[in-house]
Amino acid sequence: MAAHRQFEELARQLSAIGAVKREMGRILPQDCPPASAGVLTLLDRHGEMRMSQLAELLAIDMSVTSRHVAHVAERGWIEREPDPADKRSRLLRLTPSGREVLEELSARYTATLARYLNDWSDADVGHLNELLARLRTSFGDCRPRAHHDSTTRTPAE
Amino acid sequence: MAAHRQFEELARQLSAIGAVKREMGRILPQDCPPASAGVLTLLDRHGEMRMSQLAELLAIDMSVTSRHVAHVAERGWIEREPDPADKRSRLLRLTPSGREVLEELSARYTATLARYLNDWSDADVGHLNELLARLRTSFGDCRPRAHHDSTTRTPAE
DNA sequence: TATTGTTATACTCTATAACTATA
DNA sequence: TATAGTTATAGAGTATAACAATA
Repeated sequence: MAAHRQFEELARQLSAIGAVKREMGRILPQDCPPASAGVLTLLDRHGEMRMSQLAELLAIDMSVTSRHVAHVAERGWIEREPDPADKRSRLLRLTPSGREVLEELSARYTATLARYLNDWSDADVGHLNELLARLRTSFGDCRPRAHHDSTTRTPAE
Repeated sequence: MAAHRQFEELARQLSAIGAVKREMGRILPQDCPPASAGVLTLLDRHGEMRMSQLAELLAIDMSVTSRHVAHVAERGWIEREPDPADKRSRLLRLTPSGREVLEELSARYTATLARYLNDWSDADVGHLNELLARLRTSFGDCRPRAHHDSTTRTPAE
C-alpha cells in the first residue's frame, strides 16, 4: 500500500487535471459539448446499447444521460429505437451523421494531443493510459449511492 | 511521438476520469466544495499569495477564483489583507481555522484513497503522480485564450 | 491607459425527486 | 410492485463582459 504522502499528492493531481480536461473540451466542434462527445465515443466503441447501459459506462445518473442523449439525438447523430424485447427501453445507435462527427472528434483530439505531447513516447502515453484505466477500475462503480451520512457532501460538479 | 491510437485512448481516459474526481468530491466536509478544497490546498503549499497568482495556479479565470476565495473567506478559513505594495491587490492567507479544515481534508482524502487503492504499491501511485504532473506541464498554460476561431467551442464545464 | 479584482450573466454538467409507461 | 426512461428543479463550476479602484 502506498504512503500517506503519495495519496495526498494524488488528490492534488486529480484536482488539477481538470485544466487539461477543459483544454481538450475547448477544441470540440460547435454544438458538440464534451458530454456529447462522450456519448458518441462510447456508442462507437461498444455498439448499440440501452440508456441504462450507457449511463453505467458514463458513470453518471440516467437522468443526466437522458439529456445528453437527447442532445445528440436532436442533431441526428444517433437513433433511438424502441427495444422489441422491452418496450420501456430504447436502443441507441450511431447514424452516419454521427460517425462523421466522430471522425472530426478523432482528428481534433489527436491533433491537439500530438501538439501538446510532442515529446512523449508511445510508451509514456500507453503507461498513463494504463494507470488511468486501473485507477477507474479501482474506484469501481463511482456513481452516487443512496443513504449518505450527514457529515459528507452530495455535490454536483 | 506516440501513436494516433494512444492519443484517442488518452482522450477517452481523460473524459472518464471525471467519475473518480466526483467520487473524491463526495467525501468532502459540509460547506467545503472541491473548489474550496483546492484553494486551501494551494495556499498551504505555496503560502501567502495574491488573487492573480492563485488563479494562475488553479488554471481558471480570476473571476471564478474571486468567487471561490469569497466562499472560503466568508467561512473564516482565509484572510484577505490589502497588499501594501499595490492597493489594488489583496494578499490571501490561511487562518488557523483554515488549517483545521485542511487537516480534515487530508484525513478524508488519504482514507478514501487508501480504501480504493489498497492494492496499489507506493511506486504505482508515485508513477501516476509523475505522469499526471508531466501531463499538466505539457499542456502548459491551459487557461482560456482570447480570439478563438468560430469553429471551436468556448465551453464552461 | 493598463491592471487588479469584483459582480452580473449565461452555459455546461450532475444529482434528487416526481412522473409516465411498461414488466 | 418494480424497473426504464423523462422531465423539473437545484447546485457547483467556469467563461465573458462590464465595472470600480488603483497604478
